[in-house]
Amino acid sequence: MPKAAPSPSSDLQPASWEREVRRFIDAGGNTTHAFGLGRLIGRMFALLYLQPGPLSLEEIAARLDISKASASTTIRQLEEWHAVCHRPVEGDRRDYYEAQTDFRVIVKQGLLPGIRQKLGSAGTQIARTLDAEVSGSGQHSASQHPDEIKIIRKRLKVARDLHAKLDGILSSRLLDHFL
Amino acid sequence: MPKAAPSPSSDLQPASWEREVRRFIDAGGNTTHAFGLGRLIGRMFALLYLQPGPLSLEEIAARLDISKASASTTIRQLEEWHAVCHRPVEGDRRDYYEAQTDFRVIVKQGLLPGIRQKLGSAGTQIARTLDAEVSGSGQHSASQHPDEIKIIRKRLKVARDLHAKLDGILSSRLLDHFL
DNA sequence: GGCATCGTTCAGAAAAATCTGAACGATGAT
DNA sequence: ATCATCGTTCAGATTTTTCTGAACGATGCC
Repeated sequence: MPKAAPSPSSDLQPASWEREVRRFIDAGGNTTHAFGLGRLIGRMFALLYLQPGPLSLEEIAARLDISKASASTTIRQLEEWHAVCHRPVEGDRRDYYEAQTDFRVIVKQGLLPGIRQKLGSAGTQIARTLDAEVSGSGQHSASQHPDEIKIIRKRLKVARDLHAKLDGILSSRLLDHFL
Repeated sequence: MPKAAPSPSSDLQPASWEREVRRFIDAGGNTTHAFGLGRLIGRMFALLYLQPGPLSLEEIAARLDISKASASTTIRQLEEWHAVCHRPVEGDRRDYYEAQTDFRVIVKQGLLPGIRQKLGSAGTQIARTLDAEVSGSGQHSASQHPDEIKIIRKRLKVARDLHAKLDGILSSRLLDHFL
């Protein structure tokens, strides 16, 4: 193999396509980053999504210009999100990965559970605070009138109910309809 | 005023309530942070949400143990999200703020527009890449078969359609039903 | 077995996000 | 007009997050 270029596929037309792919990848990274998921996870998924066939870990790292270490940890995240499939290739010991192209799978098995988990701890704390509020009614500071205590309790209940409703929606199959 | 404690309200019962409020505040911060919104914004909203009356900027800073500068920038963010109301108090030049307790307002005017904006740039890039793909069909690297080009185009279209559908849902009043 | 290559882990480096103190303009009180 | 106080801004410091190179165990090949 006389090829030494970092790009695995030999391109006759350096063209704008490669540049566009790079843009696409970065846009993916910015998107996931905007939602608090880190930039690499989006960049990597974008790369795999535009890749018709599976890619090895090293190729991924080369394409994204990151270390093998980062590629390893990030691909694991993508697997947790069900956004990527591990695809064994015969006669090759290396790990090959392919993008999950059915977004319903990603949403239902990755996104929604992830969101639910994040909301979960919030809900736990709301319940806990509400409990402390109710059981220790006389424990508030002297400056707080009974009216104010009532307001607080009301608000906590509203928060609790909202959380419960949200969690219900996210865990039900209601959203399937829209995807 | 003989009081020197950092806590603005004189509490007769140091009690578990103050501690619980602190927990609540931190949980709020962790939640917003988990969704990529920074920790302070959640802490500050949590504080105001448990506060029956409006708080001045300086009180907020003191309660959260942050500088006035941070309080200023964060409250502005909360305002953009419509999560907080500026409430003028007579005979007091200072700015007082109150939590928006109607979550529907926050979701419709803060959350959803914010999400749409973030998705927007992603959608723009998808369209752009799809355009580059279609118009420059012959520009791909030599290693890519016509089949592969077809796959890529298909995927980009799927992504575009998904984005369009999502954006439609988010901009419609469809979600009102659930809140 | 011996060797080469793969993926993973982790301490430390590099980068990015966040926070702050000081300086400033604005506003109202005296 | 003078002064005190408020909110804002921004360069620099601090903290947090992210990334990497080196070391390692595992796995397949010879």
